[in-house]
Amino acid sequence: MTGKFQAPKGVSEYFPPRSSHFDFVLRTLTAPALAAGYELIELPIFEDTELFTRGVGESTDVVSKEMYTFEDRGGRSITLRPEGTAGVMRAVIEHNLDRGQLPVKLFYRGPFFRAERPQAGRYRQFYQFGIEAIGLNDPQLDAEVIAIAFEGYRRIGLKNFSLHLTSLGDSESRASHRSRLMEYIDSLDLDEETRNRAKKNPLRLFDDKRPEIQKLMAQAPLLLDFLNDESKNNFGEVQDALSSIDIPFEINPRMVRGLDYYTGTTFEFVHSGLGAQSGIGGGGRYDGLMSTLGGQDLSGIGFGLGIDRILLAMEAEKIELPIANYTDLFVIALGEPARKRAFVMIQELRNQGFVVEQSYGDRGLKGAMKAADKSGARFSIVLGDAELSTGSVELKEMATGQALSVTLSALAKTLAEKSR
RNA sequence: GUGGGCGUAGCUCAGCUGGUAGAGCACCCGGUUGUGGUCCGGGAUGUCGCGGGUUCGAGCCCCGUCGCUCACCCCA
Repeated sequence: MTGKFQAPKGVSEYFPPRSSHFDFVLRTLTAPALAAGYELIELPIFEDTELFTRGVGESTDVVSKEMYTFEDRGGRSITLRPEGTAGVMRAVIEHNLDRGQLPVKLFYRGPFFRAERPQAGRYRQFYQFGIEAIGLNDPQLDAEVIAIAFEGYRRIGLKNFSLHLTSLGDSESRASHRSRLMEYIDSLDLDEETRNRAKKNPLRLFDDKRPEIQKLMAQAPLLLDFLNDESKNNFGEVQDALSSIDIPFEINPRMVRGLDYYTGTTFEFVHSGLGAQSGIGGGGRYDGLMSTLGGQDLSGIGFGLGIDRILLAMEAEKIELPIANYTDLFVIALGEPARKRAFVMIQELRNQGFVVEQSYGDRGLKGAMKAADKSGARFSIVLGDAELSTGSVELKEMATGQALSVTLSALAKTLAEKSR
């Protein structure tokens, strides 16, 4: 094995047959977004480093220790994007996409990068599908965004997942809670590292997996209890909207999101069949992000769904794809004259929209038939000297073994009739 | 960054207290000079991750190293 190149550590990559699942997931997630009027935005993989330090937040782990940052030839600091929202905001501001009717509704997909130690469901290059709805603060929009993710998972066939929901409230609510929470945390007997973590973002302690910390935090004041009337009403309306379209959720006041820009409604989809990394998607509202990045003071809401983890979840639930890759016809040509004739015929059939495969080289009829079988083709034909001289072939239905004599000129027409 | 597990055929793995490497699947050929799936017969493939040590002898023991993997922190 030495001397062979290997993919860099911790990257996810997809090749057949799994790559068709990857493609299926992406297509399936896109459909509900399109149905709700979201449009594609395709953005660069790398951005100005400062976009993330300012947008995502310097205190987050993502920015402080997980970014792929390098200097380009002009001496600029460049970072491979660790998440999608900041880049979308940059593009919206830069190209004045928020000048027209609001909200601006966009979706994106592609690779993201974080320099972490890889483990099950966590990669250094991973894939996300995300949407953003910018410029409108309406509980119904929050519910719409969540519904799009939910419907995507549903269409993929996932069942063993749940939606965790909470609200971080507005800045007034957060401020009043934060001082009480800090007071509480100060009274605890904590090691220095944990205390430092709490200083950066006290909410983090709610998420700590160590049982002793869980115990200490059991009595901690919850942000949900500190929401002012406006935030409370807003969150109530989000819940009502979700209930009205039968989307089940559980309120989880201890849920913590990793990025600093979240405000108001936040949510996370968790799958039960994965390892330690069980989140298959999450998102929330962000009030201050746009203005932080130099744009208008607009609110937005969005999500990011982890394609890699969705694939793992599919495998955990043993979900089969509806259709793999369908082949109409497999052509076996014997002898040089037949091969030349077949080559032309195959191109014509493909250009007419049929999925046509063929056997290559001369591997013998038996081997060629085996290849036909494995291709999953519905029909096969053998084209040799005899067929060339009579101008007709046996169109064989692979599943039944039954064959039908068809003239070469009528082949396309017959295939079309059969595949109806 | 910290800790556990594992590196043997294309894949999944077996390999006894150290004795010179195997199975299943996949692949190729044949049984059937031009018709697949089932069945039967045959075949190819390994620097046993890499380097060193112990030994008459190492896939197995020891040391180092690289890689993979799972978990912590954190997250998709």
